[in-house]
Amino acid sequence: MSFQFLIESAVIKSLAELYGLNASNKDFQINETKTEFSGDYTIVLFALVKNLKKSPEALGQQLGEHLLLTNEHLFASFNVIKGFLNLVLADAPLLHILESNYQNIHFGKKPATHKKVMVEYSSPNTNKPLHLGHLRNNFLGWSVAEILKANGHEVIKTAVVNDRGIHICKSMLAWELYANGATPESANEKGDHFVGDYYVKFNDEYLQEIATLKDTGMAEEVAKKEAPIMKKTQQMLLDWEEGNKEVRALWQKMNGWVYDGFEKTYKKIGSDFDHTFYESETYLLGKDFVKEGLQKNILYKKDDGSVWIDLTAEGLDEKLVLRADGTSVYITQDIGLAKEKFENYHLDQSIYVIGDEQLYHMKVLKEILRKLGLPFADEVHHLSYGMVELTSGKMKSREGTVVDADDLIQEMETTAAQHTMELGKVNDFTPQELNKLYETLALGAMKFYLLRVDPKKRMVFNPEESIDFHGYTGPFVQYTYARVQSIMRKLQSKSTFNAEEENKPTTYREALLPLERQLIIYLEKYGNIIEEAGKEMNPSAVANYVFHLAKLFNSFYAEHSVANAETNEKQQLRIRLSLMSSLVIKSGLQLLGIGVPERM
RNA sequence: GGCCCCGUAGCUCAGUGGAUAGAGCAACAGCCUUCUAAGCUGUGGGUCGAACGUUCGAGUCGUUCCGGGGUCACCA
Repeated sequence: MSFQFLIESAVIKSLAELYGLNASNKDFQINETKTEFSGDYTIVLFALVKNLKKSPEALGQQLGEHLLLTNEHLFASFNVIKGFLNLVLADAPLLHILESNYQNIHFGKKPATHKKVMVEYSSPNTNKPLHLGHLRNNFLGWSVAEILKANGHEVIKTAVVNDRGIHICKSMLAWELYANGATPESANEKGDHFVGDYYVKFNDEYLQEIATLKDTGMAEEVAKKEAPIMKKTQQMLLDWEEGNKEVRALWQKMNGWVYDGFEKTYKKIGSDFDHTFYESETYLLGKDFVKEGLQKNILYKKDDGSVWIDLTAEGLDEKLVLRADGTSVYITQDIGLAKEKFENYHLDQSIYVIGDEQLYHMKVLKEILRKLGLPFADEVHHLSYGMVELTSGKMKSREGTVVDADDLIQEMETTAAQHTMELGKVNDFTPQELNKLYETLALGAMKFYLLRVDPKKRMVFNPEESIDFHGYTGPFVQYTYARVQSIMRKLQSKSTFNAEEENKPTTYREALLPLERQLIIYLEKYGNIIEEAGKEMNPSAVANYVFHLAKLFNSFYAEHSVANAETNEKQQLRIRLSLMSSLVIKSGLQLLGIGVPERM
C-alpha cells in the first residue's frame, strides 16, 4: 500500500464526505511537492474546482482540514498555495515503512501474477563478433526480463540465433579460400572474432572483384551480381539448403567457433537464456500459414508464383511472404516462430527486443498474424530501441568504427583498475578480489551508461563519458552501496556496538530530520518505480531512481553521522536508514544487471 | 516522395497537462585531525527547433513549417 495510494484513497473519501462527490483517482492529481514548498505530497486542485464551484483556496483549506482530521495517523499538517494543497506526512507512517522493511530483500517487488512472458533479445548473427549495439540490446533485454519478474510475471528469456543464410556463407567461403585450414586455436583468437575476420576478408575480395569487372566496362549493378566470389557464395547457400555434407560440416565447424566466442562474452556480461532458437531449425516454419492464408484469400499469388499480402488498407505496403521458388523469406519464419513460441510455452505475451530499424517489419508481422486470425497477434510486442551512435556519427564496419564489445569491456576494466589504484583504498585485496572488483565496476559503468537513457531513443556513445566513474554513473551508485557497508563494518568493530540490541524494534520519540524524512519517502517509492518500469518496459526509470536515491543518501551521509549520532535513538534510526538505502540500491542495480562491491 | 521516430543548458540526458523547466559532464568557488572526497555544498549557464491553436494552465495535446534520423528489399 503505497503512500500515493493511501493519499489517493483518503482524498476520495474526504471528497465524498465533504461534498458528496463520487471522485476517482483520475479526477485529481497527486504530485511530489516541489522542494521550494513545504510538504511531501501535493494535491492539484484545479480540476476539482469546476465541479465543486469553489475557489481553489477554499477547497484546499476545507479538504486539508478534513484530511487531517480523518487521517491523523497519516498527515501531520498541510498548507495551501494557490491551487495546490501541500500535505506533510506524519513521522509514524514513515517510521513504520522503515521499521518493517529495512531488511526486506523483496521490498518493492510484486506478488506473482501468473502471467507468462517471453523476452527475446540478443539475437546475433554468427558471422561477426558482438559490438556496442548488441550490448545495448543485451543489457536492455536482460534488464526488462528482470523488471518483469519483479512485477510478478513469469519470464522466459530467449535468443534467436541467425545461423544461416547468405551472410553466413560469406565467411564460410572466405575461410575455405584463404584460411589454409587455420583455426581459432592456431590463430590464437576468440572464435567469433576469428570468423568475423573472414567475413571482412570476403567483403574486401568482393569489392576488388567488382572493381576489376567495372574496369572491363561492366555496369556496377551487373558486376555486383557477376562477381565470381558472390556466385560461389550463392552456390554454397544452395548446397547448404540441399544438405550438402561438406558444406554442412564446414558450417557446423565455423558456427561452433562463433558459439564458443559468444559464450565467453555472454558469460562476461551476464546474459543468459532459458532457450535458444536457431534459425536453421525454424526457417521452414511458417510455410503452412502461407497455404492457409491462400485458402482464406488473405494472401495472393502473383503470376511468377510468389506469394504476397496486401497491407495497403492498413497504411502499409504489399509484402512478399514466399519467394517464387517456394523458399522462405525472413517474415515467413517469423510467422511460424511467433506461433511456435506461444504454443510451446503457453505465453500471455511475447516481447521482441529489436532495434527500431525494424519497426516496419514488426508492424507487418503483427498485421499478418492478425489477418491470419491468430489469437495471440495482439500480444506480440516489439520493444524497439534506438541505434547507438558515436560522437563521430554512425558505426560503420567498412570504416572500422564499430566498437567491439570484448574490446570495450577490456578497456573499461583497465580504466577501473587505474582509478582503483590511484585511490588506493583496497591495497589489501588479493589479485582475484581486485579482478572481480574491476569487472564489477567496468560492467556497472557500461550497463548504467547504456541503460540510463530511454530505450526508444537513439543514443550517442561518448567514450570519455562512458568511462567516467563520477556523477550519473554506475560506479557512483555502487560507491554509495560500498559506503554503507563500510559504516556497518566500522560499527561492528566497535565494542559498544551490539548486534542483538541493534535488531530490537525501537520506539522513536525524536522528530525525523529533513534528510531522514526525504530518504524514507524516496525509498517508499521504489515499488511504484518497479511498476512503472515494468509497464513501460523501461530500465532507465530504475537507473534514474537508483541514482537519485544514491545522491540523496550521500547528502544525508555528509550531513548526519551514523557512528557518532547525537543520541542512541538517532543511531538506531540511521543504521536502519543506511541499511534500507543500500538494500534498495542493491535491488535496483540488480534489476539493471549490475552487481555491488562490498568495498571499492 | 509515403509512413514512423526525434529536436530541452556548451555536451549527454531527465521531465504522469500544473507552482520559478531539472540532473550529470565541462567551467568557477568552497568542504577531508569525525562513518570511504569514486563524495558533499554553492555559482554561472535555457526564446524547451518555429508559428498558430486547444485549455483556467502547454516542454508535455493538435495542426503546419524547419532541421535530423529510420523505413518503404525475393537483406537480415
